Amino acid sequence: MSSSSPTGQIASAADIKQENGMESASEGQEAHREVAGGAAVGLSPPAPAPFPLEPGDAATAAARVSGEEGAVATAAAGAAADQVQLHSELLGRHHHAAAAAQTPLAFSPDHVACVCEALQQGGNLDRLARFLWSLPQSDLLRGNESLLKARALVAFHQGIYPELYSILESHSFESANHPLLQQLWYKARYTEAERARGRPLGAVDKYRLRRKFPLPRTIWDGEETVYCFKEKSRNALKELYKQNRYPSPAEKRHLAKITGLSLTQVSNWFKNRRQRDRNPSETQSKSESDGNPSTEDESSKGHEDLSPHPLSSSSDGVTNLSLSGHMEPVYMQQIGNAKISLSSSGVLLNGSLVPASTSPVFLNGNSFIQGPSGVILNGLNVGNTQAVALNPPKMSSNIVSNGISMTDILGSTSQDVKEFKVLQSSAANSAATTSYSPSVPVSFAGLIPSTEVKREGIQTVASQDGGSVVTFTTPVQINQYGIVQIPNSGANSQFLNGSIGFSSLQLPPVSVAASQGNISVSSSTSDGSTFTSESATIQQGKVFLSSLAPSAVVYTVPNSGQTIGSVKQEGLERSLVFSQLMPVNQNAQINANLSSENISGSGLHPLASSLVNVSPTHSFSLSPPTLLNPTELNPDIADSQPMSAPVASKSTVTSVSNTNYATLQNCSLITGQDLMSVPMTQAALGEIVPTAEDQVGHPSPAVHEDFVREHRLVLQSVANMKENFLPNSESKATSSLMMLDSKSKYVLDGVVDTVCEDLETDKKELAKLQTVQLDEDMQDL
DNA sequence: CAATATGATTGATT
DNA sequence: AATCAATCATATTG
Repeated sequence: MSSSSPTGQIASAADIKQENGMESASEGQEAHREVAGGAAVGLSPPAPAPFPLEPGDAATAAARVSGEEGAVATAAAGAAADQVQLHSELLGRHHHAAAAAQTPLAFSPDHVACVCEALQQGGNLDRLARFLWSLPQSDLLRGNESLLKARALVAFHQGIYPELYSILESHSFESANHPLLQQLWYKARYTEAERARGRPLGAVDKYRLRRKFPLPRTIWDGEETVYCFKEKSRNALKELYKQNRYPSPAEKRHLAKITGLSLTQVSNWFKNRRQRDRNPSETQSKSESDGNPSTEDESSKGHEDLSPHPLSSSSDGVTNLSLSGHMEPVYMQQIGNAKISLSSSGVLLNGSLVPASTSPVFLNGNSFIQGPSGVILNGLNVGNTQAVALNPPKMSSNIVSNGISMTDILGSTSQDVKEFKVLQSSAANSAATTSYSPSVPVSFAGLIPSTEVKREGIQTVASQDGGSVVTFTTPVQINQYGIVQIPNSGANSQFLNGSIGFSSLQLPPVSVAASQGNISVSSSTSDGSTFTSESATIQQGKVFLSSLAPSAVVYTVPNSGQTIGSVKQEGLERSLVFSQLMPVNQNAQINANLSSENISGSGLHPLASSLVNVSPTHSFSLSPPTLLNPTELNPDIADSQPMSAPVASKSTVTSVSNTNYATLQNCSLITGQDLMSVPMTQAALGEIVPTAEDQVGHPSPAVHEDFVREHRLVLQSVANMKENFLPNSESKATSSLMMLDSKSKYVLDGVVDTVCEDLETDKKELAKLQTVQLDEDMQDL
């Protein structure tokens, strides 16, 4: 879908290339299309309508109203006038009562919007202007987005810039319209400056103007774009590059999807990067990989190497693998016994590092979702906090988790960062922390590479439970990634989770030694940091690993065939496995308790308490807000505590994403037991104990009866989202959304109050998801 | 304006 | 078809 090639874009924009060049692209890929469609500017002729205009279409369009330019647009081109008429007719038949009542002459808002869209797309600005003229005040005032957009276009067309600016600043537009409106904004500025100066502007002049007149947040999600690519896309690319310089086509596609870039762009990026890495000599100042290209090549094989890397990732590639000379500023913070360092893009989970960034990944049935800016795991939230907003409109979102939230803020601003900074804060800290990159919304990078970790010898041994014990000699495999993307708006959306059951992931190779039924996994340390080891419990063939770290996580490794969706090991690249989502969160909570008690020493503790628990309401959760700072948990202390806390069964989390894109609501992702083939409930489960001891390899008993059963994630975009935000399948802009959609259907689905769902629903959703996913995977293959 | 960074393009090679 | 090296042209920075 997102295949539009840059070439094509350029071609269409050929005429303006001279002046626009990359610039046009700078707004983001999406921009191109919009521009190309160019109704606005009238640069290029409208594409032929793919489908004839029919009453049905009109109706449909009307129904969809705002948001969807694509369809309407196309249809409209030549037939704007007809369409208008058509609309008139339609109005006659069914218009909304309200509208009709008030202003007989008026079109219903939907129709007006539709007509506006049609005219806009058709590039028929004069007509659009006249149409607007004809509308009664009441309609004009209605604040309909399409109408506003139309007005903006007209204002631009007529050179009434002040009005244009006013319109753009006065209403928070949907992200889908941002590219177009951004173009208007800048073009208007350029034009004004040009007139004032009497001669055409140069690139630098334009650049200055852009700096001088930053886009209002009403038409910009805050995502920084540098050299045409959004930061997050760039980060995603870098991430993958670190893992593999030569991504497979599938990986590229995946990346393209994630980043919203075209395949060609992705390929070009890699190509350029490799080239520049190779010969630093030329203008290249720095090499991304310090010259150790070779290491990469083998991405396939040793992941060991790679795993560490992620941490060191730096933005511009600086630090490649080895920390070597640079000390890049990776800041690590110690949490509990583990040190976690987050790189801008890398995320740590359970002590494991996850390189990826942008997209959430599901591993072994566990999912971790990463938002644009944040990741949430096991109650552990790791995220970048969003940056603070520059603009007022932006909302600051906070991350709240029941568990620990780690906020990581990166300033991934492109530049300086060669060093990126990672800040990590435990939740407690985080509160304060967030301030970091103001302007930059958080970028998420993105991808999860397909690193394939292979699961190599796994042995199963019978355990007392009858379960089998699994031993991983080597790295545990992580399968691929799944992707959920949360489009985000931008910037900052956060997540939430209380206890969403995202369970953990483990990235780094982990070795597990089995011991009586319990396995302790020690993760190999990644980079210099040591992670916490994790404990695993195996039940019925499944292994649950719980990380000790802050919040313990349990996860399953699908060995047994039973799992619903088995994880794929190698085949599909994108396979997601939802199969087992086990939500196990409690640990986190439990820990909390422990922590509180135990932690005496840790100073952080107090802070932690301050954290908020997201779902107070339902909370079954333990009374105290269970937040732990990783730090708090001291291994020592921890061990003895048995945990038994029933965990909250439902956690509702709400996050607000500010801007735009979509509203994700109700994601019922994980349901507990049902979903998993693996019974969470298994008696055995009770045992998962995240205590420190486990790490050591001692089994410690704890019983959790209730796991979280429902996890709902609700993301609401602050802005009003429309359900249709998934409009054109074509536009790149959308692509991301689309992706979202497909990949994480569940996410989008309904908007429901989180609270009230049943497990059943969840199950269904999941099922759906799985299905979808599989299909997609198949396709990819 | 100079220097540098970066995406894209081109032509040759494998 | 993918990669590479060279080269453009713009973007961004100082």
